[in-house]
Amino acid sequence: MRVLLIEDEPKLGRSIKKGLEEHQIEVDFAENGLVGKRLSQSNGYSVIVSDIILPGMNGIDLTRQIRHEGNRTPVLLLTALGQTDDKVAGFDAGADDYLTKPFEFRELLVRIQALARRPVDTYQALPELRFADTVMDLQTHEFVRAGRKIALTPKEFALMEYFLRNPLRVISKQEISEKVWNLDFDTGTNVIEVYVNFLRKKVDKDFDTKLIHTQFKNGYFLREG
Amino acid sequence: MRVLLIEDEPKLGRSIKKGLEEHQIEVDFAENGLVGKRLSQSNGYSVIVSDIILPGMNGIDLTRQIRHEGNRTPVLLLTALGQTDDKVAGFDAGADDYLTKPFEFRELLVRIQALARRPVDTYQALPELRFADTVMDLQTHEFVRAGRKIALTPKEFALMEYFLRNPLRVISKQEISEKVWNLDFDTGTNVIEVYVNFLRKKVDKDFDTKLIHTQFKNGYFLREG
DNA sequence: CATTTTTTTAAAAACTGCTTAAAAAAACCG
DNA sequence: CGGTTTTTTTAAGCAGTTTTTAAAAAAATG
Repeated sequence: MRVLLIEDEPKLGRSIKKGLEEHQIEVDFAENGLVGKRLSQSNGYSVIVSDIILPGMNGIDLTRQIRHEGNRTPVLLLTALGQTDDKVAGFDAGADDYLTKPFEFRELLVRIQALARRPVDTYQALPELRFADTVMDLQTHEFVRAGRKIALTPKEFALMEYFLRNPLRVISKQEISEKVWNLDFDTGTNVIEVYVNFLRKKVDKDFDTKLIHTQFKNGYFLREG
Repeated sequence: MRVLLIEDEPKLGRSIKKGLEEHQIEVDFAENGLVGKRLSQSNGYSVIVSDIILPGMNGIDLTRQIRHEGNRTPVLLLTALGQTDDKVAGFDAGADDYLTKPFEFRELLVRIQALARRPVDTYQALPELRFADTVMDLQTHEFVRAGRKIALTPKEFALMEYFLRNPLRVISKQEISEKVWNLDFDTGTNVIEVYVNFLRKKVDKDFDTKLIHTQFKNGYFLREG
């Protein structure tokens, strides 16, 4: 099991991380909200544990944003004593559980395990992905940028979906080849370049801020501007 | 017994789900009205329990819509204290019972079991399906668009009925093959295309706004225009 | 500036869905 | 029953779209 821990107090963070690792739980540890958010997008975590009060971005906004991106990973928020408003706001934002500081480590462990056990509720998943001013409806296969509907062919849609599911991360052609085309070997083709070009024409060409960027030698990544 | 639970407050929802499951009741849990409605169409539930205040679509509209689609599954609505208007509106829409929050879990359980025990025939199912300017009478097998009666053969009727029971959703040929033709394997035929063509000639050809749309590679869906 | 990598363009190939026509099966009816 | 009509299924060709290939042009790197 992998857990993302976002906690700005180094001492508490390290101690939680150590405790979890003793129970065979892999832990990625971020000390501020922005880094935490980026990590949450890329890697497959079973649970995200986040303090509410954080530099960069607080735990509630973080929860709201990752939910907005279609990420349904269970979120457990750590709140200071008696912050009932925070609790409510946290649940509103899409958090799944909370724990009031100070807490016993045993209780945190039990709650994390409970959240991880929860079946990934495929129904509850928001059937859309968002990034910048784009919305992708996974149900109707509609794709919209800045209110304008853009028709994508199935392959274009699949590629764009992969980008949207991995924003702000450099994605190698190798990876696209495997994940979008299901090719396990190099066919010495340039389909990917061609399709990135197709997407750029449809998604970026008529707009000022480009979303699809190239990192020479390494791959492509999604970013605003 | 299977119950569909639609509740946007995660904590309450989870606790109800847990409680019911301890009594050997299977629970599908949706956190918003739209997802709940979609689930209500597909799966065979004994009872639907829905909060009234929901994101996406409120419990009363949800009840009205599923009744409109001919679904007569008993519906129990959860209302906040003293919302008498809601109660009335809920019953009007076709709900079968309500429960005022806060409530004891034991009472909810008893009411669900009571609804599930009720013989199906006591609910007066609306014997028609409607979409846009069409009405399908399931009793007489009449189909009308814009006041004009359209004669459909049995298979055409069955296919159109399936479309009407799943509006605004993309339906794959695979699914049609299973649900309308009862084929569990691919017979490598094009009957479905042929029948969609039949329907289009009868249902869409003489009208400006088309109802039956194709989504390349994915299937068909019903939508106005 | 030479080399490598990426982008662009164009055209071929493959595929999907639509249409039409005819055959097969089922329902109807005197 | 036997013939007729209606409904359902099969088959084949076509039209349009999508995907892939290939090669030239452009851009980036050191």
